[in-house]
Amino acid sequence: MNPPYQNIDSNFTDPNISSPLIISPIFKPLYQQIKTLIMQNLQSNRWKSGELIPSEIELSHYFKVSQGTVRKAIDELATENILVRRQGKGTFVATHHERHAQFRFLRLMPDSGKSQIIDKKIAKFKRLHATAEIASLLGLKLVDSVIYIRRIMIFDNVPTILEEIWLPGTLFETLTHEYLVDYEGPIYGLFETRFGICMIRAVEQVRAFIASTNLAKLLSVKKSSPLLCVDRVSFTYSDRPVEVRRGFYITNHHHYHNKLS
Amino acid sequence: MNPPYQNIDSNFTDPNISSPLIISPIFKPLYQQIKTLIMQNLQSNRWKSGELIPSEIELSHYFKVSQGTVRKAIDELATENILVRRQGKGTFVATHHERHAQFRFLRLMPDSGKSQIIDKKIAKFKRLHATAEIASLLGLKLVDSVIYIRRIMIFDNVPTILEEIWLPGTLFETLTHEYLVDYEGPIYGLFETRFGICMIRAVEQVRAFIASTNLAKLLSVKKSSPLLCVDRVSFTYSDRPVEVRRGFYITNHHHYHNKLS
DNA sequence: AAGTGGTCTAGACCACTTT
DNA sequence: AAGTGGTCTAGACCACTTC
Repeated sequence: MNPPYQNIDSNFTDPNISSPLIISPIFKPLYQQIKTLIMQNLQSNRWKSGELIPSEIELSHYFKVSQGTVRKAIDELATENILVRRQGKGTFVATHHERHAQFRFLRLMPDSGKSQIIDKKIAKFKRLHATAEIASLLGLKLVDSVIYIRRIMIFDNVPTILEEIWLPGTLFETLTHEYLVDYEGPIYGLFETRFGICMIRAVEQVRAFIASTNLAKLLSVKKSSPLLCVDRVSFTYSDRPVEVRRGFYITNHHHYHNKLS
Repeated sequence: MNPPYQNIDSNFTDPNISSPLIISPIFKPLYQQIKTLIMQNLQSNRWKSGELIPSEIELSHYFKVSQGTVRKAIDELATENILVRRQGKGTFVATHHERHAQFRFLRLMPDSGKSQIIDKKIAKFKRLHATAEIASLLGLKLVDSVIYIRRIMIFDNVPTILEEIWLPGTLFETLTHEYLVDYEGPIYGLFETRFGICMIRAVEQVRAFIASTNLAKLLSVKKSSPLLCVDRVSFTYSDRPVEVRRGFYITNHHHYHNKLS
């Protein structure tokens, strides 16, 4: 049986869990259909951040395809940093809890190359109505509620980044100031663990910027110092925007690092 | 025959061309050995930019492995943008001649999103001795000759980038001012076509910068305007550095764009 | 010993391009 | 029709982890 781009007839239901599932896509290679199905299971939080997903063999039985086809789907998701394969153990949903993950999206590196101690200070936490710009970026309406966070990142005891963060209020209903202050580690880890929201990609726009009086005070630099202004929009599955961020970076002893290929 | 990580016994010689070739690596998966072998053929300019490489079947005969193993090697090189597969035609060495390629390494985008007319003006072309810093970055000695280029990039008739470029003199022996002025299209295309040098990756460091009097004049902005200072080192095969570049970007109507994942 | 992902093979057929 | 890459299968064995 080797049909031209048939559709998976999957009413794939994991026998251990009973929850609704999955529509078959149309006329794409099988491995891409399987990729989509796996993504849908991630999106619906059926498989959560850090969890083990079914083995290749199991999935190939569920989907009624060969192991090689499942493998190709997982291979691509692994190179996209959405899944992580571990030989002998299984395939896991990627997480961002580890120290290492601190720098997945943060591109500011010390010129010295040395690692550094990172502190965070929450300067503000508010719920307010979305401005037109934020609403548009987050795909919200003007009346919708937004969480606004302002924080300062301190590298080796030197304030280095001032960051403003906007989040959709409904997605982070239970998020509070205390919650943020108490949490150790990367904030994206918090989003995953407590709110089941996983950022899978982001886009950034970087511009040169002259520090205003107010900004200079907050970052303890002279007025009119040069700063990087870094605007970021982060997306979860299905390209849904779930965070807007603006950072002001001091680049006297750091640089924004980027690999091109 | 399905041995544990044997070595390819390849004395692979393309019957059509007679040139020396190829050392066998040790105890790595076959497909990685093949990846290395292919890279060596690119590095030695046996297969040149834009050219068709042998088909998967041919390569699998040369290397005495299955087509699937060659396929896996090529798959990875294709996702690294080093090779390009074209169904029905074959596999080609990636090029950077097309318009599109103008933006492979240039991350400055107009805020408007519209495409724009790009002009270039060569402001300086000199041969000189490497400074300590440039020599170190390019892996040269202090006595070695370096080409220094200064040019201005003009987007829609507005000067927007001032760029300084340093190249190893010996690699670009025949490069002249006229050569550069006359050449249309991306400079990396010129390097590939005329000098057989292909940049496969680069790293950039971005910092905020205040325009000096001199720089402001060259870019037609006010003194003390904020600029991005973008330092780039580009590498060819085997991680050999072959270009150092410093760009000053005006970000009043443009931004440095970056995708994170 | 059993289960997982990792590598490799051999063969089939599909989709696309060129002759 | 012939040649290329693209998809899919089935099966073997290796390397690693856990029991």
